[in-house]
Amino acid sequence: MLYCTGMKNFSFELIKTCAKTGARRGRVHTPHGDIETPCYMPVGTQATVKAMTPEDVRSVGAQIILSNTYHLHLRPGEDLIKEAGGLHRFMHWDAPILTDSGGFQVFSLSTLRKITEEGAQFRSHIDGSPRLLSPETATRIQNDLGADIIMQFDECSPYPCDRRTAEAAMRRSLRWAERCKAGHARDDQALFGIVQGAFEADLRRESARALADMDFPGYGIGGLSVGEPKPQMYDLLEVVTPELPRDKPRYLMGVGTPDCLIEGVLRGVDMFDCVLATRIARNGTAMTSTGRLVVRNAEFARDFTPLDHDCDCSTCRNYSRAYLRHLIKAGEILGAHLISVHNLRFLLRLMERVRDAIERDDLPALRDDFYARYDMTRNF
RNA sequence: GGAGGAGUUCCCGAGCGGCCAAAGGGAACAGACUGUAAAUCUGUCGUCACAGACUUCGGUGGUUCGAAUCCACCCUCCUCCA
Repeated sequence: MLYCTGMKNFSFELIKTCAKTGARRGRVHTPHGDIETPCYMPVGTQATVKAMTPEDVRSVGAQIILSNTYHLHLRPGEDLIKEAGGLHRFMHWDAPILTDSGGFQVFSLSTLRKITEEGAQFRSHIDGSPRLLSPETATRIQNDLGADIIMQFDECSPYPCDRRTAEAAMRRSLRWAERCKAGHARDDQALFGIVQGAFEADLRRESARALADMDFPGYGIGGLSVGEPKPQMYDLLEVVTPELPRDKPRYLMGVGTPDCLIEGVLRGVDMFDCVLATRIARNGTAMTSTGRLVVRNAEFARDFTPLDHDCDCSTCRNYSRAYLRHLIKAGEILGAHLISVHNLRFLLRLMERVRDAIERDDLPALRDDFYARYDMTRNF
C-alpha cells in the first residue's frame, strides 16, 4: 500500500509488518531514489562519511546518508552549497540524504551554547563566533542544503534528566516543531518531527501523539542512546512506536550498535543512523559477528586471518588483522578507511538480513542466531 | 700525541647537592567512543610481598647527614689541533 503524504516525490510504503513482532518492512520514496527499510544510515557530518568516498559508501550498500546542518552552516556555509547546486551535487552523492537539524549539537555542545525559546545561541567550535540556530534558521539552512529528508530543530535532553527539565525540553521541541513546519519552504523535502520526553513514559507518549497530530511525513525518536542502560531505551521504544502513525517511517536517532539495531527493528523502528561504526573504525576497533574486535591490540599482531570470517566486504576478502593492526599502529590513513569499509558493510549487511527475515516472518530466528554467535561481553 | 665536549629509566631528552623513581616528547600496552568539536581522548609505563620497601642516571672509589648532580681515576663516543 502506498500512502499519500501531500508531498512531491516523497512517500512511505509499508510493505509488510512482521506477524510475530512489531518489525516493519518498508520502502521510502524520495526524489533521489528509494530506501528499503529497516535501514542503517552512515553518518557524513561534514558532507563526507569520514575516510570514505561516496563510491565506497555506495559499494558497501548504503542507500542514504546523513549530514549535519550545524557543521555545514559553519563551514563551508549553506550559501556556498546552494551555489554548488545543493548538497548532493556538492559532495557527489546522488542517492538520498538526510540532514540533522543541529538539535543534537544543542546537547553535545552544551558547554558552548545557551537555549532560549527563540533557539540556541552557539559559540562556534571553530572560531568562537556567536551563532543562533533556531527552528526557522535550521529549517532555512536545510532548505538551502537540499537534503531529501530534513529534521526539525529540537532540544535533546541529557541523561539523567529531572522531570521538569525533560518536560520543558519536550514541550519546547513541540513548539519548535510547529515553527519548523511553518518555516519549511520546499515541497520536495520531507520534514520529520522528533519525539522527545527523556525517560518519562507519559512525556514520550504525549510528545508522540502531539507530533502525530501535526502530521509529519516521518518521525524521529530523539534523546535516546545518551548514556542510559539499553533496557531503558528498549522500554521507551515500546512506549513510543505504538503512538506513531503506522503509515509513516520512524527513525531512531543516533542508534547503531548491532544489537540495538535488531532490538529497535523488533520494536517497530524503520531507520537508524550512528557514528559509532565509522568512529571506532578510525580508532582501531571492528564490529564483527562475534562482537567487538579491537584489532589495534597486540594479540592480533600475528593474526593473518580476516576481521570477520562471515563478512563479504572487500577488507575481509583482502586484508588480515595483522595488516590492519599495522596500519592503525603506524597511523596510516588506509587503516581507518579499510576498517570503516568493514564496519559499515557489517551493519548494512545486518540490515539486509533483517529485511529479508521480516519478509519471511522470521526475524525472531535471526535475532536468536545473532545472539548465539555474538559475545555480549564484547558488545558496545 | 694535545685541547675541548658528552655518556640519564625502551628511544630522544630535561635535571646539575635534598622537594628525583627522576620534567617533556616518542614508542609500547590497555581503556573509552551510539542524531561526529573525535585519524580523538584517557590511563599505565624500574622491581616487588605496592598508603611501604628495594634497585637505578657509563664504571670504580671518594667528599657529604644526604649525590644523577661535587672530586679522582678508568672506559666509550664526538669535535678541533698535530
